[in-house]
Amino acid sequence: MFPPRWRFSWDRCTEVDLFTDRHTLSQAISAAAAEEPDADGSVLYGQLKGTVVGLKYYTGVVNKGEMVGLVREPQNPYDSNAVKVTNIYGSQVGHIKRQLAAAMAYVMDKTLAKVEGVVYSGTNNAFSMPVILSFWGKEENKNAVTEAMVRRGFKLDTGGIKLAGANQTSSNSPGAWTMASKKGLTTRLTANELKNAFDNLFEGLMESKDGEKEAAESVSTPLLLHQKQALSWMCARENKCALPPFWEKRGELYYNSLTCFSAKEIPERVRGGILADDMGLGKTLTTIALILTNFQKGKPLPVEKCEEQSSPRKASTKSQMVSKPEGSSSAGDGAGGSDTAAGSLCADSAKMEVICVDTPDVVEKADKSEKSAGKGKMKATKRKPKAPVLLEDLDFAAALCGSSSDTAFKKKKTTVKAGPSQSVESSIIESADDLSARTTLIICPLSVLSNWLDQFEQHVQADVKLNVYLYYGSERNRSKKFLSSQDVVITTYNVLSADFGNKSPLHGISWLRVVLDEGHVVRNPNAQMSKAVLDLKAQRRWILSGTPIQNSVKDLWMLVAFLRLKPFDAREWWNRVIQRPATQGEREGLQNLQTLVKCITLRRTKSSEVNGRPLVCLPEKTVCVEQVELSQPEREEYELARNEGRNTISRYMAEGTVLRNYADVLAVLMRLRQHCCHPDLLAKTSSDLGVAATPAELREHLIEKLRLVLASGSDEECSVCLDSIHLPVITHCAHVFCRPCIAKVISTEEETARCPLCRTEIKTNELVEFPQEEIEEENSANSVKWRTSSKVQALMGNLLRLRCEDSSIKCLIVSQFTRFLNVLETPLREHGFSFVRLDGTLSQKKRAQVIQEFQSSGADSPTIMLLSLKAGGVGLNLTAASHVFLMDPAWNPATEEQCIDRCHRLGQKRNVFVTKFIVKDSVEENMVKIQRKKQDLVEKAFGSTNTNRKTSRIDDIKALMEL
DNA sequence: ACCGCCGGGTGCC
DNA sequence: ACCGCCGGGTGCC
Repeated sequence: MFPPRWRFSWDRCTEVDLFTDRHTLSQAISAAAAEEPDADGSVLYGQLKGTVVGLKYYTGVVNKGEMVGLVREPQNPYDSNAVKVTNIYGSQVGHIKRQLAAAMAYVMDKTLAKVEGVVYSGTNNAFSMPVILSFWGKEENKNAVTEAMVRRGFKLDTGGIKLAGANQTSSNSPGAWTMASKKGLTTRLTANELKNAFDNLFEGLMESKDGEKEAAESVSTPLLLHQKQALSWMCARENKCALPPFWEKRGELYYNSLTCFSAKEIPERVRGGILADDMGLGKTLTTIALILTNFQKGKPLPVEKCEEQSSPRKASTKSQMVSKPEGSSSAGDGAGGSDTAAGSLCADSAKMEVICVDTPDVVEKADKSEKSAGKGKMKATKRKPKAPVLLEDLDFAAALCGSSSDTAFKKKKTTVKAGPSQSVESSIIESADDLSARTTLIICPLSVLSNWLDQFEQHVQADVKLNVYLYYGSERNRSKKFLSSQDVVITTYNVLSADFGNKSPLHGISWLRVVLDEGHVVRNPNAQMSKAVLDLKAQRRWILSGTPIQNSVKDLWMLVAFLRLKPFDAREWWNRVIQRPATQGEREGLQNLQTLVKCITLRRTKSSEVNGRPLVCLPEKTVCVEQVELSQPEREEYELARNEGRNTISRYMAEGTVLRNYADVLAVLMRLRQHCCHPDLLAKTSSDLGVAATPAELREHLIEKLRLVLASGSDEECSVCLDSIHLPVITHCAHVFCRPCIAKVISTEEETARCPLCRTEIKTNELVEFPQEEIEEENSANSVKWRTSSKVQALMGNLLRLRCEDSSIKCLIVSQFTRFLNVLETPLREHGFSFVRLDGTLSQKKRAQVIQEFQSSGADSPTIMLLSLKAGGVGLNLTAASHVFLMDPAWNPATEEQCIDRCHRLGQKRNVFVTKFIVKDSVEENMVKIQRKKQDLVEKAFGSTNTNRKTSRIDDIKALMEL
């Protein structure tokens, strides 16, 4: 039944596919898959004055000018056409009068229109009140809706409704807007202004946030000025009872100036926000400082100190954290069983005894298990029996109860004194916060896991024992008691969403704080991951992100929803009040968006200044392009492939089926790009993807396509989990997913499962995976006889020259093709370079090891890192390198920038040199041109229609293939 | 609801 | 009186 809509979505997905990075793809999918029609493109069909009846039966109240929700109530026993009227918090106000409800039910049930209501008068009436209804929807449904309403005796007014007694209405309401625009009071922004406004949304947010706060003494790294400011801001956001944006106190009531909603209770304050500092400004350090500095009631996190420094903390933490999964079952269970959530001690001093008695038991068990893991001296062995533990707990209790507790060592006297006062205070506090929450949960992409572990080691005083648990790996300890007794639990988005719905311990805990690192990765609200993230229980929530808005306002909703910014965490209110007005260029909407963002975000860029001085002084960065000429035989091969590809694509052009055959177009371009790097990158078998006649042939073709995708090792991500693909499988419609992901999709979709990308029907037994033998066979084939290529020569020339100039220089060699990295290993070895390699296939453990090895300054440390573009995307700290060689251009220049920023960031001491290799007269050159053109295009095409963006894609392909 | 609607009581002026 | 009119009971969907 969907064809028109799904065809449209398919086009949209695939066209994005090629020319922007994968984040955009997933976004396109999310837009296409979203159940409710996109609010952005809605037009106002007209308005109608209706009546809300039955007020006396419900408790929900509304104010003059307040927006109300209209909810179909098909199960109503009196009228299946019933339409319920609710206020912003979802309390029912009444019903729409019967006849009108019947008409509305028709258009609402057919999703021909979305109806929104605003109440301007009669809010104190006892029985009924008027409501202004606005009908919104897609342009193409306008007539159908208007006619359907007229048939039932309701005429949609398109000129704006005269509202008796509504002279000072809120101007954000659709009705008022219509009136205002008629009078010419509101002018819409031009596409360009709008674009600028979005770009600047996160700029200049430093306003009145310039207090400073010193970190707790358990933080060993001195904070830079801007980090102290961030810490101060974050503490304030966690502790202060400031009203959320748009809320104000009016007499006894709390009033939201945007929706005109008011409530007796104080709206749930948003404790947390978005730290959107540029990469490299130390978001991780600031967050660690926050964890240690701002525990309950603004006191530092009480931590145990180790007196003897006999064992290097590094080793102990490392083993504690990383080895946990292996030896954890016994240690974890033991700890889980006895380590009562520490915070509950405060309210109950009898319980405090329990932990004192129990703790040695923990020590014993943990001790045993860790010894058995053979990791030498462990955290638990250092844990002194009884007395220090008692001290810790007393101190902890003291911290909870607000007595001064600046050091981890406290005299018993102090804590005893805290005893009596605590019972009084706790009874007051308890209602507000769950003081037993101790743990901060950090969720991050796999690629930055090790960075977090490193940073905890690096920035926490060596003698402070911080319980950091890495919730990762199949042996992870799923005990809720154990987890909630930690100071910090770190996990990945994938683990979180894998656990979700599967009696996830992470969702059963009330966290003190949840931190989403690289928070912009969660943006598709329909993805399992997003649901998993939204479902977490926490007192305080933070989003860390270098790029909070990547493409549109739409992304912001996820962030707002995570922060529970009432009432915008409900999609309807977000769409009505923020997203639609903003995307349609209403100044008011944009202003509101700006205000909203401003209230919850701290963002500084590398170029921001504090007190007239730049935040950070980064060494200079020089980027140059080195043109590579192909050798005669390479050129001949290239031209051959190009002509072949041109024929294929011209045929599609002529047929007008380019976008339908995108997989093949992609394949052609991929092959050409591979030619530019090295001939061995090309898949070996049949290069012609003709029409498959037999099932065997089809399978062969699919494997071939899969091979292409995998060989790129680059920008492929699974559009279900939005992470890199594990256990890749290809569908008959030639889309690649993780096997577990697509299997889940197939099993959840009732009746017939459809491909998330193109909505073709898919079946489990039709999924094709890459034959295992072939992977091995190819690997061995590659190493048999090695040959060079022009690009390899160009790189080696540079490397050899550099080594002569200064043998301490370290380089990143970046390619999108992991196979190219394979190829490069041979000449590097030949010339005696010491190198490491980092790509998506590396396990977490190995990854951390590789980075540490590369970053170390030892004389025999590796000087070169082979880095796959994708793996180098976010979070990594590779400041040991000062030279970056980008072996092949990426579709999205931002990806390249991100990669360069791995080394051009805080902590870089040398000037950074970036060399981009581009093959002359090739698809690569055209890609660079398009990269540049795309920048302009984005500006011009902002707000343009899908159709002309599609045309520009086709134009791009023409340009790439020089057609 | 200071309405509309229903249905019973009532019936010249 | 198979009506009109009056006034009480009543009331979302």
